[in-house]
Amino acid sequence: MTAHLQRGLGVALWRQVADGIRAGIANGLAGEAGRLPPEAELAQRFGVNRHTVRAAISALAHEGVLESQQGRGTYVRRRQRLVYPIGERTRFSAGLGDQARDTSSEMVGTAREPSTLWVATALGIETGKTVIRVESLGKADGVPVSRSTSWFDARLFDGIAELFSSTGSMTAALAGFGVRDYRRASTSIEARHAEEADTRELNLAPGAIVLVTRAVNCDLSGQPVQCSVTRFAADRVELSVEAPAPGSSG
Amino acid sequence: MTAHLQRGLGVALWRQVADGIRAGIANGLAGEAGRLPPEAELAQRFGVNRHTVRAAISALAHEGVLESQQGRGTYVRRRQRLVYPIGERTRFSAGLGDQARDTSSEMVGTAREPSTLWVATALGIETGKTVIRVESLGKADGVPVSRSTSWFDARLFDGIAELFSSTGSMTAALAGFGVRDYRRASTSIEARHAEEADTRELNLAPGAIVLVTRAVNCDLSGQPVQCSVTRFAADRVELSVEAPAPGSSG
DNA sequence: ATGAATTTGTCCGTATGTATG
DNA sequence: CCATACATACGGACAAATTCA
Repeated sequence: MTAHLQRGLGVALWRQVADGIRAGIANGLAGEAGRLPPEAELAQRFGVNRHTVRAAISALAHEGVLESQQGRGTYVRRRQRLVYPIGERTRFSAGLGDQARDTSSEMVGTAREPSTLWVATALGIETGKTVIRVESLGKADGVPVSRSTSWFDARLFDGIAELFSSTGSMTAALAGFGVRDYRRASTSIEARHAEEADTRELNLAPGAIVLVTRAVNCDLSGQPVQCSVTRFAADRVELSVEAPAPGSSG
Repeated sequence: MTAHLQRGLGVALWRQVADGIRAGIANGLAGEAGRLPPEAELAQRFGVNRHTVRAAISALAHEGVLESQQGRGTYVRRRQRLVYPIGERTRFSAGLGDQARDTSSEMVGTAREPSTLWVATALGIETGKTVIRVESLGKADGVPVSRSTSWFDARLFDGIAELFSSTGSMTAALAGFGVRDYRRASTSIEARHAEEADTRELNLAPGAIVLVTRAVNCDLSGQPVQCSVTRFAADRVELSVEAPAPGSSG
């Protein structure tokens, strides 16, 4: 479990240790009590000086992950990665509902624009036809975990941005347009380093990892109603692909 | 487009620039010819010294993303990611079959060991019962793309390692034990920075990203037959979740 | 073919950040 | 707190390879 740290690859040791502690917490490093091992033990475990561990803990405390108290120890404020399901019936709040006290999905912007090749293909319309773009931010317990960009056919969903903004729910917004249920048709997943926009919008450190999903959602008749690109903070969530019950089509 | 870089975050400027260049390439920074702007221009664009840009380019060249030639310029080595399907009927070679000339899956080790909590839970046996662990390496056109660790109930699949080793196919190996077909029951996906083992086994550069999937495969009756942890080189593959035809269970 | 312009490669020195003990 | 060693970042100057008028 002792991560192999290296000097000279552009990431300071204290930040590698910080990432290691964050990952370790998900694997029970802090135990049931949520209490981190003493700095000296962490220093030995990571093979670095205690000063370096202190710098790492200081950074994590500043991020809100840890909380140090003189004489008592260092305690974890957020436990483990959230598990985000990407099965065919994905709903943001429903999926995270039992893992966080407070989940929210708020709109942070919208626009009408001509569709790009990918969006048009996904929605089954001609390239360049007007689509509605909706930008939203998903939070769990106040911490940003996902940043989505969704597109809708402007001819069919005029006003959906306002509806989503007022309800804070994509399911409710789609229901307002007669879409009673929808399913995820396909999802592609890739991982990359955080760009400047990611560090700003998801509150990430440079060099952090972002999981990117590209999805198409269809109504019950199989007609595409929405496509989206979502960026997740990889250190805060893991994705879970839920399979349907055995015996269905392949 | 000018990313605003910051000092003192524990991430070296040259690494932030490297991430910026990598992101920029995806947005057409290198143009049609795949040629990067001159170092001096990049330096001005990122607001850093040319030496810092050179350090970033050097790192990307070491990763295999870029290639510099004195007097000529710096060029992008265009390699598009392989799409790896993780639907319910995933097969390594079948999934990649049309994207690479030559795909192979070779066994690189095996052992009998007591099952850990996760493996036992996944396979539906008691913790500590003996399981067979099979280590394998997946390649496409000679380049390693995935590194899997699989576990089987030793009571049911004694000798499967030898069968997999000789056939090079997990499907064939399972068929030898009467498993005519199998389906993926669940998959969790997370992303993290490459550890030392990853850089060695998948031939990655330090700081690269690894996609980790944890999966359970069941036979047609729903009985678990195999569980596995697979590490993918995130810069060589993207995962694709294939949905079944609409109308199945949810 | 020659020379100028362009672009990458290498050297110097110096200041600051990081890591150890 | 201190001292020491190494990594990072900057600035300038020049060499080497390529391109093109």
